[in-house]
Amino acid sequence: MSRRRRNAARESKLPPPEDGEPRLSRASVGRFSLYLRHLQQFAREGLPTVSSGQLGLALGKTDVQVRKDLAYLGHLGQAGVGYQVQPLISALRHTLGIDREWKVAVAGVGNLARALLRYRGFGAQGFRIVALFDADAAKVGQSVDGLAVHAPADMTQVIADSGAELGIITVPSEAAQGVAEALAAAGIHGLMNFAPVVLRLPAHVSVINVDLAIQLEQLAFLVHLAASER
Amino acid sequence: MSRRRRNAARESKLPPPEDGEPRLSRASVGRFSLYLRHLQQFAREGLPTVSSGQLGLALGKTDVQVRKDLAYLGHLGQAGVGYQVQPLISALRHTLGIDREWKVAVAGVGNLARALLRYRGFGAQGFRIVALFDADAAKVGQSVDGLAVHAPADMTQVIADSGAELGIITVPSEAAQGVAEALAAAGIHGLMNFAPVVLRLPAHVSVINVDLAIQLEQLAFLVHLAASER
DNA sequence: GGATGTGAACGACTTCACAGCG
DNA sequence: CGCTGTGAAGTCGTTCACATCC
Repeated sequence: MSRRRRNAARESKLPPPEDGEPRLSRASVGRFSLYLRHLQQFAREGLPTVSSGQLGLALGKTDVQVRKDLAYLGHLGQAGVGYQVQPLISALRHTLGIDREWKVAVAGVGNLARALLRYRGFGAQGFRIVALFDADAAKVGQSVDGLAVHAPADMTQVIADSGAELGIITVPSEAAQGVAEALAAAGIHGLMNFAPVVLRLPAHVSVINVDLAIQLEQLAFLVHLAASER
Repeated sequence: MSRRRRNAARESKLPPPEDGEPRLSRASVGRFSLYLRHLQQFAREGLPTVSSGQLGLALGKTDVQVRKDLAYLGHLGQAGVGYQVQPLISALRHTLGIDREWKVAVAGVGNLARALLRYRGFGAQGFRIVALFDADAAKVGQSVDGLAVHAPADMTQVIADSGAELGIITVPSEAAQGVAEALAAAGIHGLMNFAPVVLRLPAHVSVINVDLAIQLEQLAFLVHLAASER
């Protein structure tokens, strides 16, 4: 391999080094969603404020880590009191970019797609599935949970009309790369990929891979490890 | 919060520091499954050996990182040649603890469970779903993909008979903690949890959380970030 | 007292640079 | 040469210790 050639994955750079301050880390962002989840729970319970210790306890993180993470959002905490729940929720949603609705297209209408359609968690966070695609002619034209299934050939048109910006790929592995390219070409900016393949796409398309077999393997490893230590 | 009290999550410790050598890192383990996936692909294509550069390229990692990770498995590489695919696959499967069959029970028979049942990726890696549970009396007794749906009350018996060691939770959030405890009490050692809650379980039960809304939020963040940089 | 915010120490992970082998 | 393996350096992330504020 030629020296000094960077063949590593383009990883979407985090924020511009910016002027000089707290520096948003990728690890923190990964926890923001989790904080948000629990804060929403606290809000439902009517708590007006929460301390870094309480939040950390609910999540299995230390109080210091919670404070370090939250520090990025600005000085939202009050010494001796804690953080006000509602402003913190707003700040997190703003930083994550989910203080608005995101429209989502789903390619591949199988059981997984059906499960996603009925999953309340998406809607609760502002995600709305607005378009379905499937290559199976028998499925095209059908309606699933009130949404019409479209043919891949109509993708560009349907995506444009629906305003979808994100895509979820639940097609078989073999078809995933092609479908991903089609979605990208149709103007989708981010893809959640359930197919166990590494997608190759232009740099302006973000991808999150959700490989369930890999997750299960990691679980097996943990159990295997625990067993071998006993 | 009292000083010096460790309220952080119990994270399953990695290997004992061991005698003196390569030290398996959590990050490496997270990539092992990915390596395995691609090696299996290379094997299907009939490649006898593969270099760290090739593997890295296929995965978006650097060649050095691949070598560092693989070094833990022992001296499997041949200088000037690369790694033999089959021995490497065996070593990875052995280290991950998946060089055998793992039996899995699924609690909550909805669309997601159905999708998992039909997902070929599990079987391909040696996972076999052997038991289904659902609290809905209307579903109990039914058969899904040839598997009977059992009542939660029969959990201990059915788990014991089936030999399941891992569990997948696809029940609604409210029910997740209770179901998790029941599965743990029935002898399950590891749980893959799809419900968006943090499960509290005895330390000997490993948990992997798969929160799809969080994943989608992370995707939205990436897209949001990319857009704000343009 | 009870909390936040943060430099500094520490540790984990990645990348560099290069020795060594086939 | 091409490619592996690995100390050393560098970067990123977490934890500690403590100043500070209500």
